[in-house]
Order: sequence, then structure tokens, then C-alpha cells
Amino acid sequence: MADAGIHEDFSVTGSTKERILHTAARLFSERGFDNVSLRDITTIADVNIAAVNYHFGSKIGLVAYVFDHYAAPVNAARLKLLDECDQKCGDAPPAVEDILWALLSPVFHAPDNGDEGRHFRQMLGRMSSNSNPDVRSILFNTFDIVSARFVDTMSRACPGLPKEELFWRPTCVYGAMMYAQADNGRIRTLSGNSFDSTNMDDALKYMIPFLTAGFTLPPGGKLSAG
Amino acid sequence: MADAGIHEDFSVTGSTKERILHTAARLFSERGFDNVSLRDITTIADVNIAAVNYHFGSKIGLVAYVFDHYAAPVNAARLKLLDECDQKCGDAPPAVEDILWALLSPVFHAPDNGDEGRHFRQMLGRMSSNSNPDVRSILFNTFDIVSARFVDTMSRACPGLPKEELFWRPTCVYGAMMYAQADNGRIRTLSGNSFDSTNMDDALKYMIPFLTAGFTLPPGGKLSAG
DNA sequence: AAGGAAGTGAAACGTCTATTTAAAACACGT
DNA sequence: ACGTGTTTTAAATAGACGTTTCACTTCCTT
Repeated sequence: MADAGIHEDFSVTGSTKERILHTAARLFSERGFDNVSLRDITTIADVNIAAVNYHFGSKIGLVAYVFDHYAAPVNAARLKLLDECDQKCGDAPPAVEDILWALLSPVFHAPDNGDEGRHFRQMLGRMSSNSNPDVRSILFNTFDIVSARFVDTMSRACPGLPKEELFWRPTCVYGAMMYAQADNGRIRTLSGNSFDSTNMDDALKYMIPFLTAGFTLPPGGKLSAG
Repeated sequence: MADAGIHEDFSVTGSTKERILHTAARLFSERGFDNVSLRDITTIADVNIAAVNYHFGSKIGLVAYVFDHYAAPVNAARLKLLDECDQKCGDAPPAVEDILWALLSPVFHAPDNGDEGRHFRQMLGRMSSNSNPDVRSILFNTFDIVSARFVDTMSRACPGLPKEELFWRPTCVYGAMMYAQADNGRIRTLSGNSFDSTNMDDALKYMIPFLTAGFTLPPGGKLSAG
């Protein structure tokens, strides 16, 4: 019913509910939560605005559904990999690098996901610092279990690490992860944009050694070799 | 003129322009840009709503002013410290740890700033992933010079580092910095909240060794000592 | 003291927002 | 073909938003 001239080149196929879901994921990934209106979504999805409240209850219900839809398989993969970290090492401490891989690879190394994976990553990065209480509780509920599991496994990988370190080191990890996901282009222009900074295999290849080096530092500490 | 009953316990003293400035900084730091209305600000600041457009032109003019007001001394301090990095080492490469200190300490290590420093940090963390084009250009204009200088100095500290590394490593640094600044409480509850995670001396104490370890890694690389 | 700029005040502007209503269209088992 | 539950539609609702207008007061200069 809407003017065909303003249709985007992204797919707006499938059922009404699916079109809303995919369009919402794309717009949330580009503009965050507050800068996307239901009218934006329903216009591009070529759907009546009342359909959102019919299928998802409210705008916050929509974003909760979108989050769960994309986060569920990611979290499942993370927990599976964290399980393997524990099994692989027996009674010995698990490997820091494996734990970081378990946390990062399910989000970054998903070339098979195509646009969907990228939309979820950017949406996450965009909303990770949103202050809306409803958005915050969705984020907490979605990632609390795997975050707690990550810190727990990491504390066993680094026995004797004081709790201050177990706060600031994961803070560095989560910050780096979120910032890389949002891909807001701040750093790209400063470091020469002649290469593909959207290659998420590179994100893993370069970030995991970086974060591993920080996390394997002795408590409080300086590196032995300068 | 507004009802005295809803006054906050923060200071709402000074001129009209100052009251708007300080109240805006506080609210932006707590709720970001989109979730703060001019009516929120002017109600708490006990000021007529028209005063914002009179003194600052528009809402985006206000946030630009607030940013510049707080960022200018921080950026000056950063550039001064980066200059000292270069001078100290002569022709030899500057030290990675010193460069990170130059970037981080002016924001984190400012106990003398009190509430103002904290408001600026959180505001920065909250808005670093905002997608509003006007907000983005304010961020770019405010921090581009010092960011470019940071990457440049770091590239001389790490000669031979490929440009992919000069993208992903600063991404980790900026991400960790922004996430720590926003202080959204995600990690705190997971690592035992029995200590003071708002101590910004700790932020420097623990984050700089972490990030230094990552940045001093050989290109592409594994650490020599496991 | 007079004049003029600077600042403040109450009220309204038009636009956008999420949400709701109720009627119409559809799908489908009987 | 009929009736029933589900989905889609157009229209309207109430409220929040940034911004503007203009009359009023305050303050400083001459």
C-alpha cells in the first residue's frame, strides 16, 4: 500500500511479523533504539503501524523479541564453548585464550549469518550504553547468565586474581567487544582506511591475542619481559 | 519559580547559563542525549525553558557547548602529555605505557574535578555510540585531533606494526576506555560488588598494564612466554 | 535619571511519538 | 456456503518534544 518508490533494497519479504522483525533489526543496528520510530520501521517494512502492537505488544516488546531472536543462538554457542573449555583441561585451570574465544567468536565469527549477524552486532554495540531502564533490563536478562559464566570460568583460569582485577579486566574485554561491534568508524579514519575493517575474522585474529596478553598478566602487574 | 519541593540535592546555583550547563551535564551523564528533554533540564535547573534556546541556540547547541566545556582541558592535558612522551625519548620510539597514560589519565585521574569529572566521563561513555549525526559530528570534532595524535604517536612507538593492528589495537583501547567511563554496572555485579569500582585511580592502575600488554605484543602475535 | 540592550517569563506553535479503537479483510474447518 | 478466529487496515487519541513569540523585567551605560 505504501509508495513503492521508497522501498529499500533490503528484503521486505515474508510474513508481516518477519518483515517487522528484520526491518527493526536493521534500523536498530543503524540508529539505536531512541532514534528509530515505529513509523520508520513500519514504513520500510511496508506494514501497518498497528501491526507492531498486535504482534509484539509494544515498542519495547519488539526490541525484546528482536534481542532474544538473535541472542539466543549466540548465547547457546558461548555456553557450549565455555563447557568445552572446562572439559578440555580437566582439573587444571582452563586456558584464557580459549575462554576469550568462547566469548567472542560466536558474535564475530559468523560469516554465514550475513547481514543478520552484522545487524545483531551493531545493535548490541549501539544499545550497550543505552540508559532506558527497559532496554537495560533486556540487556541484563539476555546476557547475565553467559556473563556470569564468563567471569566465573575466567576466575578459575586465573587463580589468585584479586576481585579488583576480576572487575577491570572483564571491563576491558567487554568494552573492546562492544566498541568493535558498534563499528562507529571513529578509529578507521585515523589508521588508514585502505583495508577492510569490517572483516570480523580479523576482529578475532587481532583482538583475542590483545586481550589474552592483558588477561594473562600476573596480578597487579608488570610484564616480566619489557 | 518552580516548586521547591522537587529540587535536587545537587547545586543549582550560579547564573542561569551556568545552572543549565551543570544540570545538562549531570542529566546527559545519567541518561544520555535522547532520554533527556529540555524540560527535564530546565525544571531541575529552575530555569525557563526558553532560556536554553536563548543561551545555546538549540538542544544540539547545548550539548556541543557542554562537550567543549569539559573536553577542552582534558584534550589539552592529553596533548601536553603526548608531547612529553616524544620529548622524553628523543629519537627512540616513545613508550607505549606513557602514551596510554597520556590518553587515559586526564579523564580518569581527576579526583580534583569531583562530580564534574565523573559527569563528563559518563556523558562521554553514554554518547560514544549515539547514532544522531549531529551528536556524532560533535564527538568527532571534539576528539579527532587528539585521537589522530594518539594513533600517530603509537605508530611510532610500535614501528613495523601493520595497519590492521593499528586499527584493532586502538579499537580495544577506546572500547575499554569508553566502557569503563560509562560505568553501566554490567560487570560489577558479576565480580563481587564488595569493593569500590568507582575509584578511578584503580581504573588507571589496572587498565593501563592490561592495555600495555596488548599493545606491546609483536605484530600478529603470540607472547613469547606462555 | 533615562535609554537601550540583555535577560527572563508565560504561553503557544507545529510536529512527532507510541498506542488504541473498531471496522474490514482474510483464512479455514465444518 | 457459513460462521469463527485471526490478521490487517484507516483513523483517531493523548501526550511529549524542540522551538518560537512577545510582553515583561533587570541591569548597565551615558
